[in-house]
Amino acid sequence: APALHHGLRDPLGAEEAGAHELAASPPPLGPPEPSDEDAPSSDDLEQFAKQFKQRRIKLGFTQADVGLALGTLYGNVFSQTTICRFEALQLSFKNMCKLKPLLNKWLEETDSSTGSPTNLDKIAAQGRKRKKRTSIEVGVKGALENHFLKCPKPSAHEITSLADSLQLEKEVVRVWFCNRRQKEKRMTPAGVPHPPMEDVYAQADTSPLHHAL
Amino acid sequence: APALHHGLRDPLGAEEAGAHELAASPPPLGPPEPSDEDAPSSDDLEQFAKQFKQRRIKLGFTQADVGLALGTLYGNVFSQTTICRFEALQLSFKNMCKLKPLLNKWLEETDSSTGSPTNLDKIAAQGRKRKKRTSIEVGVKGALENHFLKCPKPSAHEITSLADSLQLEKEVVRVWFCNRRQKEKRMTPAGVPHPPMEDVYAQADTSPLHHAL
DNA sequence: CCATTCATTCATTCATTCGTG
DNA sequence: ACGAATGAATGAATGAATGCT
Repeated sequence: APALHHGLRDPLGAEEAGAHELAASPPPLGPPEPSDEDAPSSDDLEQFAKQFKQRRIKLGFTQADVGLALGTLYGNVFSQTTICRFEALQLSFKNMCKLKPLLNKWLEETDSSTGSPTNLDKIAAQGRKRKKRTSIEVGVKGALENHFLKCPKPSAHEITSLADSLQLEKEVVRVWFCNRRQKEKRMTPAGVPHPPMEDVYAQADTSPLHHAL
Repeated sequence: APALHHGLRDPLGAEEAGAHELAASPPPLGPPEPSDEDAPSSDDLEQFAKQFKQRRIKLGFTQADVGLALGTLYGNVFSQTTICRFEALQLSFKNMCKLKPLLNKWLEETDSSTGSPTNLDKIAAQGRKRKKRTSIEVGVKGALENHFLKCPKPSAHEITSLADSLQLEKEVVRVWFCNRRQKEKRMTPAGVPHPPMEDVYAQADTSPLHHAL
């Protein structure tokens, strides 16, 4: 097994961007920084993600399979969740850029080698006690969402009072806001539905007439 | 060897925080969200489903045929099961809305073109080992159902002890509860017998779900 | 063949870890 | 403390296998 460099969370893009506008930030296009790695555009990523999904399915792998395979191949395991997010563009731009090469490599490698059933080394689960996942009711969720729109970054004090009024733990509310903020920063922002994606399989559209509805 | 399963599951609906009230939630009508897609009402769906079934039968297709045809036409294959569910309104509201356009399109297309026998490309369903389907006895089923009424969302601990007392695998019990909960969320909820074929009298919405905390 | 049940895979939500200011 | 990366647990979509008419 190749020496897996531990640096998974490496500081990839050291670039700064003043505008925290919102998701889908385009690649640094100002100064032509000759990066050693490619710097894909948003469109590139979208393209790749789509294609990746297609091929993965054709090859007969699940998202979980891929995540595991990345582990055995390069030392970085990923969960089904992450692969799912990648395919759906639900990661930050930077994060997408980081994962793309890995997935691309897997794709090529797997594509060429016909059916090499990999082993699955099971990683010993760790043992920290995890807080039981709290379920937030729809009504309460709505209230939170509402508050978020007014103030996406409440102070500790505001959080406390909000938590109190909603009968939730303060910590839960705090984390909720964290997650909500992250959601806003993805390539595919919150609330915005995906464009009416065309089928991936469909090759030539044979039928002459459609476009109805 | 990996298995090749179903077609694609595209991230179609990135819906908004709509009230997941329970079966038969009406289309979003308040928010000024300019929906690019149509938003059918529950009645629309019911109407369409009924009509669809009739026409399908008249055209001489089985549910399985339709599911397959959707694959060759648009790239998304569906099983007989899904078509069956659609016709019986046994899907979530959201899911119904997603499938309707597809089925509608198929209907129109098939209706107009006189008999174009389509080919069927059979995808070799490979076998990832699937757990042998366990059969749950009626008595045991009753017990589970009973528990569900009291507590539709048991904790892991409760599941374990329940499984133990019923001589079932824990996993089986867990999945049973998952499925049972889903059943409750369909357009045609559990326990409600099939609505009489012809008449419709305004029925007050008997609140189906209530959490006791 | 259609309907229902057990089971799997994909999608989303709550939660944790880690680097950095 | 905070945001970014990431995942376990859970919900939603969907099917194979099995029952029924």
